[in-house]
Amino acid sequence: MKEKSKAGENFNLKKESKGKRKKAFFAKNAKYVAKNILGDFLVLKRDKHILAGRIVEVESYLGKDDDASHSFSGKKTARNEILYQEGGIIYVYLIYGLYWCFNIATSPEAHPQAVFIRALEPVKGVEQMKKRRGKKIRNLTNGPCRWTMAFGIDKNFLGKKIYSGQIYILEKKKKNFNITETSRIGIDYAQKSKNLPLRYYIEGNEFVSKR
DNA sequence: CTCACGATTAGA
DNA sequence: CTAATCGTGAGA
Repeated sequence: MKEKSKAGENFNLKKESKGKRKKAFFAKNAKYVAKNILGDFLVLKRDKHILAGRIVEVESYLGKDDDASHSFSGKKTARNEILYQEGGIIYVYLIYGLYWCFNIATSPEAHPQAVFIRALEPVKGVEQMKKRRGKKIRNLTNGPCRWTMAFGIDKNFLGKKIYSGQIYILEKKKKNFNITETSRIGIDYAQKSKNLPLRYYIEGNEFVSKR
């Protein structure tokens, strides 16, 4: 099924969604949360503007048994300790000294799993996103650190709740798409888990990140 | 204290 | 293909 782009302003978020994802949803395991937020809308309110994107590509990180995870083998540091808190807490970190990666901690407390949001399809606030990135729509949000740039995500979001008034996820009513599963990107150092099918994306969607 | 390096991107 | 750029974390 070929996905039609909804990028632009002719989009009614409330009409398209069932409502906010609540705290309890994020207490599920990372695979479940990752698959189920595909097609949902990530909404951010800032400076009286609403930015929103449809979640089209995600990865799950499974914690203690996953050598690609920051919390592999129970490793706990100042940076990642937030993963050990209850599900629904936002985990952002700086990569290559340049970009911010955005994750949502999932699972009950002490179970340090996470969902990594890799790409969005812009649906609201496109002009604001362009202001931040100065690119054509096609390249605004089609990568893990591209969409965080477009949305202005940085360390200020570390530890915030994903079911808050400022940033939240709206559940998509009808999920009429196929999900493709592949191995995760950029984790070849993880000998044990690099080939696990923990990356999920909406089949045919043009905003899925490129290799 | 030192220092290697990364769940990436943009550009040649 | 490589440079960019810096907080983090492991080790001395």
